[in-house]
Amino acid sequence: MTTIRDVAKKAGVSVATVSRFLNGSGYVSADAAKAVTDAVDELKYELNPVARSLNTKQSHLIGLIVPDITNPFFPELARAVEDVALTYGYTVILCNSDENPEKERNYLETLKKKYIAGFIVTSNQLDAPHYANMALPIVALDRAINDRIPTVSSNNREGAVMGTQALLQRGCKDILFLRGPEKLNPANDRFEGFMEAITESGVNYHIVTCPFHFADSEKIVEGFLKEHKEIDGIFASSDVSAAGALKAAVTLGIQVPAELQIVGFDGIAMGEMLSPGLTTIAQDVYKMGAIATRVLIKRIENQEIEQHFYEVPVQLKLRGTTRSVEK
Amino acid sequence: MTTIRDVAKKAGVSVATVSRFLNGSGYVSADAAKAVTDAVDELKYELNPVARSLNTKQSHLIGLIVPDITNPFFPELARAVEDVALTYGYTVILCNSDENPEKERNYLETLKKKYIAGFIVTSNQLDAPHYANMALPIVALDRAINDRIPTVSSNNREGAVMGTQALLQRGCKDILFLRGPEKLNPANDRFEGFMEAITESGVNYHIVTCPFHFADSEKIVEGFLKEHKEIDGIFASSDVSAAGALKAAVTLGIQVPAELQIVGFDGIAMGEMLSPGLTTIAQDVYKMGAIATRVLIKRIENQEIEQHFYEVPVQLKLRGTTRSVEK
DNA sequence: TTGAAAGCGGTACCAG
DNA sequence: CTGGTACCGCTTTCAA
Repeated sequence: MTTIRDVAKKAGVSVATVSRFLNGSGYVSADAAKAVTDAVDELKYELNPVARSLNTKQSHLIGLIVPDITNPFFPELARAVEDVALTYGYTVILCNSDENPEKERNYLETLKKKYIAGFIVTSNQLDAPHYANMALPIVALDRAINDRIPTVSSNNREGAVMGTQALLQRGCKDILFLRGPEKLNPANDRFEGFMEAITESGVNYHIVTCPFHFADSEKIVEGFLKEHKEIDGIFASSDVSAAGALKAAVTLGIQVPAELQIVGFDGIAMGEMLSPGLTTIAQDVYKMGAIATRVLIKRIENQEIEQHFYEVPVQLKLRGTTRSVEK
Repeated sequence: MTTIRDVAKKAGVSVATVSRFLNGSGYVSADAAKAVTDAVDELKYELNPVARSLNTKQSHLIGLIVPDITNPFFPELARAVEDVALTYGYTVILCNSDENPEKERNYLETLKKKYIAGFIVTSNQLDAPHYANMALPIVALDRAINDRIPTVSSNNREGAVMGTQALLQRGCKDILFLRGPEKLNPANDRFEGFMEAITESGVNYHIVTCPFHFADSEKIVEGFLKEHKEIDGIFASSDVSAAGALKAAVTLGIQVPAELQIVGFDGIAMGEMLSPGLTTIAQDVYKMGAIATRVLIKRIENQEIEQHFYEVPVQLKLRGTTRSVEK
């Protein structure tokens, strides 16, 4: 392994000069620069990031903390983070937290020791002390919140309004809203959006809380539909719940979208595989991840960030679980 | 930050002794040990992994190279790797290669500089020189092979036999096999398994190559079924393709499973969300990841590994796209 | 058993 | 502009 000393010797300058040149810090004469460049080339010298880390107490590592990569929302996020990170020369460490504060803290500690540069976090524990007291740059994703931590999320409220209106415009007169877990910010925003739109319309509605879990949602919806034959529209806070609702409808012999229309939320790939295809409010998860990563890297590199709160627009994706608009 | 020197001072011994004690290397008297332990406790000393890395040229980092974490097969794999790695005190770095040799090589190089301990790789480039010449421990996953790299994969051939027989036992007389990409080892093994079972049965069959991609598969199958109304069973090399086939059948008004039975391969979560639920040969992806990680860590820590090739059993999961067995 | 000291490969201060 | 050198925090050799 060739070291900076080898380069210095070959270039006929001191290691200090080589280091300065390599880092663009301090003055280096044109001659010296040339000599160093040549030496680096000839020796195929590559800087040792570990040695550098030890000095600078910095690394080009980014930690990505998600509840569970297995949850269909996160792979695309991870992909975006990794893509952007790579572009800027950063490497990403994947951490599954299971929303467990202990695990989260453990990761933060462990990685801090490795001089990790910053974290992108999806968690509900963001207000917990282990985040508040972190000296490192953090960007929060999706579920957020703390005035000193930049956040990027979808426009959940507006998306919910759009989804509700989609059902309304297509003639639904009795809508079931599948509300997500009360602890999740996005779920609450979606709930608000729904309430806003439905109240304004004066249309009849019901609200049932559903975890973002397929089989559970299926069971809950099946039970509910048996008791409420009048339901002609379901707006689910997640695609997984929507898929559960669709399956429940099929089981009960209810025609979708003729008798019952369904709209989901998320836009995960599975939606198009269902029959009929799932109409949904699609989030631009990739974009969220990309923005979060760029913001984080700016923070790491002490650049100004334009905003503190980024809201990524969502989009109505019409597929087979809804009819065409009534004229 | 408290360093090993602080501990040494407090314990009244030299840093060398502290280091030896902490690493369990070399001799340390009981007295010294006690003093060090106490000092560590009092000072809440924690070893600096970066400084250690610089010396040992080792880290507790594992690289996980996958084509694309967005592909439904990989999140669970990543989850398993991360879980097991955490258990042994390792941290995992996520790398999306897109099956691009350049990207792969780039990761290998970059991470080698960080003194990464080893890699778990899912790739078709495994025979490329950048792997062959790696001095680091590697474990290959799923698609494999090189006699010096341990491999863990599903029992694809046997799974394909099981899947085919499932169709046969349920009365299928004209089966369409959706073959996966020819470059993929698992796809080839599945193909072999199918051929073995179908040949033995003497039942009529067709083979069509399909990428592991939903929309493409749907289109291909739809076209094929239009021309071949006699098909009464489809065995797909992947669940995604099976989902495409199912959707094509629905579009064409073909009753599943009454007129056409379908079996997929993979066992991804999406399968149960379809209507009817997708019968499939489920791989134990989590187990594969867990085994691969344990094997890798053994290699890293210079322990003996029992085998060089691990085959994880698959399992037939009966759901709605197949009927009950005919008596 | 123990400790002094020489690294590991860079960074950065400070004098020249 | 440049170079000598202390130092980042830990490991390891070698002599005592």
